[in-house]
Amino acid sequence: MKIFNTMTRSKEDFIPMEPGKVKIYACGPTVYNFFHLGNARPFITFDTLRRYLEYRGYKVEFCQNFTDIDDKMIARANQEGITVRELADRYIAEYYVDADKLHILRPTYQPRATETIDAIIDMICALIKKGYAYEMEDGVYYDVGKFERYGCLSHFNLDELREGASDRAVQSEGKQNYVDFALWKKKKPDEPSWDSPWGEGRPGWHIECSAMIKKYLGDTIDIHGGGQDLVFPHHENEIAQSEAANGVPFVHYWMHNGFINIDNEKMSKSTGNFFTVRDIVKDYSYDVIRFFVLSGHYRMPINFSSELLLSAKNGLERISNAVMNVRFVGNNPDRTVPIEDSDAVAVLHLAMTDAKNNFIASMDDDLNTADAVTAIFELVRAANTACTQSGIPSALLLKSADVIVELSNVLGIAAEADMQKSSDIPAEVTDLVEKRAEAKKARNFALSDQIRDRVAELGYQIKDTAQGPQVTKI
RNA sequence: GGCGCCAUAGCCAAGCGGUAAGGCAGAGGUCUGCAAAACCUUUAUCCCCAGUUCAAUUCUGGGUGGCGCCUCCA
Repeated sequence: MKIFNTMTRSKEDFIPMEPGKVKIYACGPTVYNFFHLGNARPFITFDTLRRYLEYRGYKVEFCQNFTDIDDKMIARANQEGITVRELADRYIAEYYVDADKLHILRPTYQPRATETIDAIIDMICALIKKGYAYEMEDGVYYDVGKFERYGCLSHFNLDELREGASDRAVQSEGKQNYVDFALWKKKKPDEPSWDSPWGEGRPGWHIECSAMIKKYLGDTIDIHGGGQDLVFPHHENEIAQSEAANGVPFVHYWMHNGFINIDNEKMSKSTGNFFTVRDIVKDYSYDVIRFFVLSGHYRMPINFSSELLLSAKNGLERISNAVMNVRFVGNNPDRTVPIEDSDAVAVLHLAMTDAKNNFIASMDDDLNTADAVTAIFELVRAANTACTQSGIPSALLLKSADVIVELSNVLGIAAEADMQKSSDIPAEVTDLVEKRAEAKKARNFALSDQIRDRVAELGYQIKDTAQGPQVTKI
């Protein structure tokens, strides 16, 4: 597999530290609100990476954090008149509501910042001891000037940063460098705090990820992911912290996803132009959202609009229709005498192996989900075509549906989400379907249409096929 | 000012040194009592100008347009 590494700005062959095992860390949400589509993109992207690596047989350790203490958390909690802890508990629960429905697998580890305080303090101590951090009146800061490689990820250098930023930020008094950042913030009135060698306080944002990675995955990991806006300063700072404290390389491959835009501009909380997943789901399913996100390459920006969501919805339906129809035909073999059509059989066989091979080749190429989806669509057409042909063994037909489902699952897309077993259909509906068949046979179409409307009222749809009526839940 | 990214049909979106996958939407057709689904057919001088090359949408340089990071941000 090839992965585009932000550090080197090139695609590299992925070689895990330990054969067959992969350690991944992805930055998670700050839990002060429902997450929006832009937040969802990395969750979906790196979950897909994880699913794919597992599909290829890797044992994956996946860690994603919850930032449950920071300025925004405190502000929001005050605003709502609840504790930061209560706020965090609420939105972590809400996170799982959305994440589970988006088929984001539960990470191997999903620690909270506030439950990692010990590890954070240990790391800050190590940094002070090694001379990378200094204490001031309001907190402990990282001395960026001491870390030679600072800027290696973002390709910024300190002088340029200062120059560009000079007009919009002020140099904090006493800081060694403009970009020095807080490792520990000393307590202000009415803020949650923890004991530390520097008195009561709370951790800075950047140190949280470094400490969690060390605690749960170790000093060096294979892959670290996040949104492109985290490259600087967050990930740059993580490198500075972890490599200074641990004395070994931190991350082998850095992956960063592009933004989701609205009218070509970044969706973001601070500017207020965003749609929460919870909102979108009023009109489109979670699967549609996931499919929409995966329909482009993860490093490219995606524009958000209801038109595009509708397009994704229709495309996804094409896949689920195919699975449904192929299974229906496979389970209800044509009454006509099967004619052996070795060409058709060979074509379907080939389509199945092609789909798998192309899917894997696409995903191997820096997680090209857009192309991977194409591989699925190509099998969808082949399977649909096979349904119209006679002489294809049912088992093979059903197998082609299985492959569609298998590949969709790797993307976390439920291609058979709305599939139901015939036993799930109420007897009332089954009876009506039979009555309608009789009416049709008697060419009493007025009655048959009436019955179909009635069935629709009960929430089921009838499709007439060569194999008889197909009933599905609407 | 520094560092980057993007520009492919009505919309979305891959790809690639040898004249362009796929999806959505549209049009026509097949099937069907109708409907739905499906199948077939159909839609691109790959932003502009130079250069390299036998050959460029694909590489290089220069434009033009759009976006991002440098401040919390996925």
